[in-house]
Amino acid sequence: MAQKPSTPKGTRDFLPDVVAKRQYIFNTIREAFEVYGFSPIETPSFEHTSTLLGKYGEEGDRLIFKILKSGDKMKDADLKALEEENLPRFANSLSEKALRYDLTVPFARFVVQHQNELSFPFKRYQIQPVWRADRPQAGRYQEFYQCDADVVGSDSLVYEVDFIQLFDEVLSKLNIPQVSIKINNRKILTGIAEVSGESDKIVPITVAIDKLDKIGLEGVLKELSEKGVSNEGIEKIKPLFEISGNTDERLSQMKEYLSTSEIGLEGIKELEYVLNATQDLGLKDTEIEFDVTLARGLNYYTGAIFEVKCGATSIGSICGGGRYDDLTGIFGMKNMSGVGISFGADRIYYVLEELDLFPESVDSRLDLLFINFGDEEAAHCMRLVKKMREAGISCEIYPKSAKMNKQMKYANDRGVKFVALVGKNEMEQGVLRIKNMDTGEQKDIQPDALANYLNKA
RNA sequence: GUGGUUGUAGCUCAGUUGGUUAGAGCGCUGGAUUGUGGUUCCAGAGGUCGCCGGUUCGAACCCGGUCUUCCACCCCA
Repeated sequence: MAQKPSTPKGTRDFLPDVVAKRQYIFNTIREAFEVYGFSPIETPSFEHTSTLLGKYGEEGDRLIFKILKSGDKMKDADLKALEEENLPRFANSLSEKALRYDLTVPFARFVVQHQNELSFPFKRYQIQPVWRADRPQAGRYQEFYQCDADVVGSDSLVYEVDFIQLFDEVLSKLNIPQVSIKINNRKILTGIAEVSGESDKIVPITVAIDKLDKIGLEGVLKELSEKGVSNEGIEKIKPLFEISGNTDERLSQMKEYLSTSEIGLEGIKELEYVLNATQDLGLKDTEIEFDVTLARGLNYYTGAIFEVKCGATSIGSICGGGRYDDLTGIFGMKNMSGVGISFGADRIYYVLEELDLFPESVDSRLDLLFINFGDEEAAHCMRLVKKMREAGISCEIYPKSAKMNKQMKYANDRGVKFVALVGKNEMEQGVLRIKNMDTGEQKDIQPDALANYLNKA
C-alpha cells in the first residue's frame, strides 16, 4: 500500500537548487567568521535533558524535543506522576536525552567540559541545526540552522564592537537592504526595574516593555498591572515612554531617568562605549540604534543585547545575540563572561528569496553533457569525459543511446550549459561538436581547446 | 500550549441541496520527428478524494477523532 510520503511537521527537504542557495549563505557567514578569528567546533545533536532544561525559562522548556527512552528503560515511567497529571515529571521519567534547542547552552557545556584544552578568550563558531517543538509559521520551523559565533573568557567590550562589525560585514556581503541593528543592555533593564522599585519583577517588566510597538502604551501598562507590578511602580516606569529623539538624545534622557540606579548607569556607560567605537569604525550599509524596549532573547543575557532586522520584509529578527556573564556558572565554572551572536540562516534565506537577492552564480549547473550515440561512440566519449573532468569541467555522458530528442530534452531540463555531440563523423575528424544550450549555437572544437572554449563562454 | 484555517492526479486547483464511471490546466509517457532541447499538434497513463471511525439505502461533500498546511496569540531564529 502506497503511503502518502511527507516530512514531519515543521521540517523540509531541500532540493539541489535550494541547497545551492543555502550553501551560499553558510559560506558567506563561515568566511566572515574565520576572518574574524573564530574556530569551528561541533557538538552532538542531542544532550542530556538536564543540560538543557531550565536554561531557557518555562516557555523554552516546553519547546524542547525530548527523546524517548528505549527498551526496558521504558519501565521506569513514573506512572504516579501521570496519575497526578504532573506531565513534566512524567515526561522526564520517560526521557533522559533531548535535541538541542540552541547552540549556546551546549557550547557552555562544551567550554566547562574542555576547559583544560582551551585557551581563553576562546572564540568559536558553530553552524548546525537546532530543534524546537514550536508551531510552525512563515520562516519558522521545528528544525532550522543557527550560525553562532561566541567568545568566552573575556568581559572586554571590544568583542561587542567586533560583533557589530561582523553583522555589518555578513549582511552587506549578502546585499540585504535596510538592515538595522538594535542594541540595548540588560543592565539598563535592571536599572529600570530598580528605579520602579520592583526589582524582583524584572522579567515581566522587560517582557511587557518589549511589546510596546506591538500592543501600544495602553497594552504595556495593562500587562504590567496584570503581572503584579504595583501602581507606584507603573507610575515610575511611565516616564520611560516619553523618552524620544535620536540615539544620543535618548541616551542622555536615560541617564537622567536612571540617575539613582548604579547598575543602570553602568549599562549606559557600556552602551556609549560600544556606540562610540562603532561610530569611529563606521558601518557599511547598516543602521545601529539604541532601543530600550529591546528585551527579547534569552533570559541569560546580562549585558549587551542585539537584535537585527531587515526593514524590507515583514519577517521578524534575522539575527540576535548578547552578553551572558554566567552561562558556564550553571555547569560549575565561575567568572566566565561570554558574548555571542547568531545568524538565523533560514530567516536570511527567506529574506533573500523574497527580495530576489540570490546571485545568478549560485546555481550548480552541469557544464557539459555528452550525447550517447551507441557503444563505440560512448567509449570514445567516456575518454573525453575523463579528460574534461581532469580539467575541472563538470561533465557526464547520457547513460544510454536513447533518441536524440530525449537526450536533448534531458539536457535542457537539467539546465546543462553545453552539449557535446560526438558521433561517427566527429570521431573521424577528431573534434567535438559543442552546442551552447542558451544560444543554440554550434561549433566544432578540438579536444585540447575545449576547456578554454567552455571557460570563456 | 490557546484559537482559527487547510488537505481532491506529480503540481496548481474545480467538483451544484449527499445520488451512476470524480474533472481541468500544467507536468509525465509515447507519437508527428532514426543526429538536435526550449514552440506546436495528436494519443495515453496516472486517484484508497490526508488517515481512522460514525450518520445514511447511498459520503469527496454531513459529524467526531487524528495527522498535515497556513495564520493570530505565547514565544522566538
